[in-house]
Amino acid sequence: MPRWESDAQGRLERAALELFETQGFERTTVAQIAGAAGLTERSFYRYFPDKREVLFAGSELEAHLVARVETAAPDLMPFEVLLTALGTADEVFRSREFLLRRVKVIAANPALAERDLIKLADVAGALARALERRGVEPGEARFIADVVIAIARRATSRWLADPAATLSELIAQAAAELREAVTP
Amino acid sequence: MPRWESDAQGRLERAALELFETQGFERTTVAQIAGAAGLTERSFYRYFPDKREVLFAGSELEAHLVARVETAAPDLMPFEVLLTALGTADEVFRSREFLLRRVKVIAANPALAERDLIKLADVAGALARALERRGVEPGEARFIADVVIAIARRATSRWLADPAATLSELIAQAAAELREAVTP
DNA sequence: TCGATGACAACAGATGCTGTCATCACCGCA
DNA sequence: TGCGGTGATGACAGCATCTGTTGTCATCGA
Repeated sequence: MPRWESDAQGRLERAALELFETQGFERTTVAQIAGAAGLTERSFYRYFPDKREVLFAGSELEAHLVARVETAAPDLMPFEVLLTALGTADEVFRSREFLLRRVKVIAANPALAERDLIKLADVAGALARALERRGVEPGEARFIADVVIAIARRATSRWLADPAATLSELIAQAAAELREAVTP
Repeated sequence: MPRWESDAQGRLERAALELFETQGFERTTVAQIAGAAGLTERSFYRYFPDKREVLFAGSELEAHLVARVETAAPDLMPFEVLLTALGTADEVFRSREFLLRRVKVIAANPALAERDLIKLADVAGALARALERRGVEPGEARFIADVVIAIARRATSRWLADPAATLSELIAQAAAELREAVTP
């Protein structure tokens, strides 16, 4: 394989997204992805632990959010800490076009939707541990993190459909919606 | 299979739980489960679409909750509807001993944890659709359902650790905790 | 009694994923 | 210029999951 080509991982990710879009996830084999990227099937598994992960490896969202939590003002309430961290999440997103293609592919396949869910749950777990380091009790930390992830889903869903709004606006809007809903 | 024997599906479920406990999920093959239940590997797949599902097939939780939502008083707020439905969820749970064994097996394996998450997400989706039938806008319905599922996780986690408390008490407690957390 | 139905076994095959070893390009260094 | 080390890759073998298909047997209803 020529060395002047860009890195193998990026080629695999692009080839996989392309193939998943045209053929569907299940109908494309790992050998096809690897072949389109100029590698062998075995080499694919050197870059990604399994076939699904090729769509999820690039994100640095978790590290970004955790860093924001760790540098948040000490007197902030846990919920507010996560909310303000979330408001800056668009800093690590790739282009909206890429996100939309990815979302469509994921939504079209149950196995990928599963992986997406567990990735979000991983983020929730990391956020919960970050809260624990601020002194929040573990059970409550996980609870608040789960709720904030729900807010994130609500906000990003609107964000993908409405390019005009900023993510932090939509986060605040979802939080207000939640307060409204839970108030008797 | 003789009629006086218990059904094949139940035998497969029990054999699988047993084997997963002693050998771990990955190290037990479908052929082993089927063999322990007196069936062939091929027959296993007539009862369950895949190996993981043998641990998740029995639950009628979703149908129970949806039924509760559909018979709820029309003037209740969406959040309250789901909360009161959740409070009756213990009516469809099996024995605590069975639940604990199951939880341990699931927690010990990432693939099973994934499936557990997606099952909860399925419940959230069903609850959201039930809310839509009451006139709630789809995006908000899903949002509220996700939040209520977070409440459910918080409550059941406490419930498994504390046999004394009732589930509906713990649900109300988690809801109060949420109101407290989101109030500025 | 006969035909339909359903449960099951048996077999073949595609695919995901892993372990192992050989190979080759490149690197620093003498 | 040549040498050895290192890391990436290819080649190959193998196991397990899951699917499609077919044949057999028991059961059930007309």
